[in-house]
Amino acid sequence: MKIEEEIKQEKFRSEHHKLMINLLFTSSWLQRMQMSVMRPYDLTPPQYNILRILRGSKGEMVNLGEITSRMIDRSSNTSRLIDKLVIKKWVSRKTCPNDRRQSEIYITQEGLKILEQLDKPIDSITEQFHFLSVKDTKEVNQFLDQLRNQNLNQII
Amino acid sequence: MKIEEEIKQEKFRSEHHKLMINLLFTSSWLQRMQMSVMRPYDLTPPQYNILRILRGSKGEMVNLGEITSRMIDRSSNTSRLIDKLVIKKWVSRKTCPNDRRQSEIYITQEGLKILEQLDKPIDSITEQFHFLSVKDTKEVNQFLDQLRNQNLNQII
DNA sequence: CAACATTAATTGTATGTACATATATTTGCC
DNA sequence: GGCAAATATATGTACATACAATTAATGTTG
Repeated sequence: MKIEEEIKQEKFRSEHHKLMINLLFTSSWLQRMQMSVMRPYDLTPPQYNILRILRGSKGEMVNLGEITSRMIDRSSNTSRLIDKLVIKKWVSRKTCPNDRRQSEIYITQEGLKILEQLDKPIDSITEQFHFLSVKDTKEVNQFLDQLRNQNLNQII
Repeated sequence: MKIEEEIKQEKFRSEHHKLMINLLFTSSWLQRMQMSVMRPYDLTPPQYNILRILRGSKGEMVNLGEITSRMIDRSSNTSRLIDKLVIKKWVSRKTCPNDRRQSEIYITQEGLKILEQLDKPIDSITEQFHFLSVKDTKEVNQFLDQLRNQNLNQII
């Protein structure tokens, strides 16, 4: 369904306004897809995001601030998310000996196993994007990057 | 900043995967922009969404299910959102006399006033999209619509 | 018309975000 | 060394979503 039909709105103030709504709507739809895949594994998208960041760090310790700065959702409350992952024993938290303010986090073997199980289902979501050519995909990526940088010129 | 820099990840599994992350990241960024505009008016994006739907209905009564089906975020808990708007006296709720299960909702004069005040700041967010030509905007809209419809072929 | 299914909305509980504040530790400067 | 500023994380509270269960009213069907 086109966005007009999805939210039952025939007219928009402009094509650009429609795009803004469409972005928000589609993102919300994507998140629901992810959730439906993760739910059986007792995992949520932000928790999954943290596990992916830790796996990407190849077993290295990563401090909490570093994780936050790499999250898809910048306003995630990483501290409390880590709490939940620690309870499930998928990550472990240690105070950094060099700087006791920091806590260093790493993914456990169990955490890695959960991630492995999720790789395929998550990939199948990404496959939904494959109808778009690589060239066009790059263009949309570029558009999104540019959009976020418009900000610098207008607000500041 | 490019998405690679934003989340400090140089490599992605594919250009398509990068686009998925970019969509989610940019949408989250957009929502924070909206929030910063709405906050001084004691309004949140989903509450604003409801007010816009009601204004679009030109003073007509709209029942709760109808509002939910038009929301940008489909999983909004409209019932509780309306509660908050009623407390602020920006909308009013009545039981539908023909079908007492339904509740009919309409926007008040005060609600309309708040919306008017927000029109300009919200428009200024939309203006960030203006660097993109109308032709390209249409193409991205089409891409998003297509993306959501891939679903029908793959999952079902 | 009475029993059962369906529908519309509300409510309960867990999870997560938004923003401000608090706590603990380290750093910089005199 | 001692004290203020800066930094890293944690916590309090309000708001919102996710999913299930409940309540109340209406439809349906034997």
